[in-house]
Amino acid sequence: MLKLSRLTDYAAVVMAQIARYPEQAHAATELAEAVQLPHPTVSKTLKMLVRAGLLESRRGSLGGYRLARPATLITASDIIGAIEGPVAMTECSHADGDCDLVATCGVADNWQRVSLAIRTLLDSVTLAHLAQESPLKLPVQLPIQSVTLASRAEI
Amino acid sequence: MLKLSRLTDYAAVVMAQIARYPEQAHAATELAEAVQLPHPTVSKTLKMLVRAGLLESRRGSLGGYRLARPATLITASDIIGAIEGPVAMTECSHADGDCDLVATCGVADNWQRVSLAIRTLLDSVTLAHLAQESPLKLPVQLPIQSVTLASRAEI
DNA sequence: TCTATTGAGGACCATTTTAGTCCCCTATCG
DNA sequence: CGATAGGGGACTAAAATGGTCCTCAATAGA
Ligand code: SF4
Ligand code: SF4
Repeated sequence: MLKLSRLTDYAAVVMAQIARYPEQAHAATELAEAVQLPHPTVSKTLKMLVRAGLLESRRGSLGGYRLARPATLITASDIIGAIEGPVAMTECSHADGDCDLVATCGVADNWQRVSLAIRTLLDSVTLAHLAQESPLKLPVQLPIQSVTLASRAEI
Repeated sequence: MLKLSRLTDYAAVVMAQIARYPEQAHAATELAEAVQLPHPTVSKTLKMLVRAGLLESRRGSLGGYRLARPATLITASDIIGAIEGPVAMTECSHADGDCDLVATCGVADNWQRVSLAIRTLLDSVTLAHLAQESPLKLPVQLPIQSVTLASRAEI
């Protein structure tokens, strides 16, 4: 399905929630309630987001979480990367990807391009976009510039 | 990581292999050898691809697999869909998606759009593209048309 | 200073998904 | 007929995922 993990989804939801009131600090408990998710789980994702540098935290009373930078500078890639690691469709399309087949499978190169395209797409979607309530605005619109295949006939 | 399952990757590799010699039938054993993967595994993915209507099979001696339609008409989405089900980033972005949070999480709508964008992107990549040996051709190029945010300042 | 609050870190377990194997049946060709 | 393919599906092992919990550290304010 090429699906986000559930935690990643939670992360996005929580980030969006914070993004809607960027000024104030949000306690984990408060967020968990707002989003209707169990507190420990929310807490876990928050910690991950902090470690990835997307959130800043403050302990103690009056503490909580807030965005590390403006919502317009946080991308979907960032959020996904924070939870599941850098976006990459295949083993071979990220840094320490080591697939035995690189030599024989003729598709590595092209998958990497597709992967890159998706990454770019996700880079262009910011938290501000995601958090936006107003639904009907077609945030991301293709067309993707189509490909010119040299020898389509031959294949 | 937003990664393809390994089987999906295999499927792509195998499909590409077939696509390079579309005329002849390919036995599972032959393919397994060409791709350097265990036979049972390859066989499994082949069966899935048949069930999804991307390959046609013929039993008996001289049997084997061949493409059900030209490589230019088989998309990456098709292949992914055949193995892991339809492309959808979040629970809510495919048909029988039932997520309890739809009401409270303010991001469902926007994720669905992103999901759609990716699906469209993958629809535009054909097996012919993937199978192509020649590497350096930037098969898919963004730009994606960027978004106009109504009230960026306010967020 | 003391205490209540709130996050950090990490161990831990249950469940699900994924990957891979195997066996037995059916179709086709010669 | 018999040799060569694929079809279906059960089954297992291993890994990823989701979720919980407990203890420690920082901060604010009485
Ligand atoms: S594309 Fe080829 S090399 Fe890259 S991961 Fe898949 S099989 Fe390995
Ligand atoms: S986006 Fe909102 S509704 Fe869609 S799956 Fe994630 S949480 Fe559920």
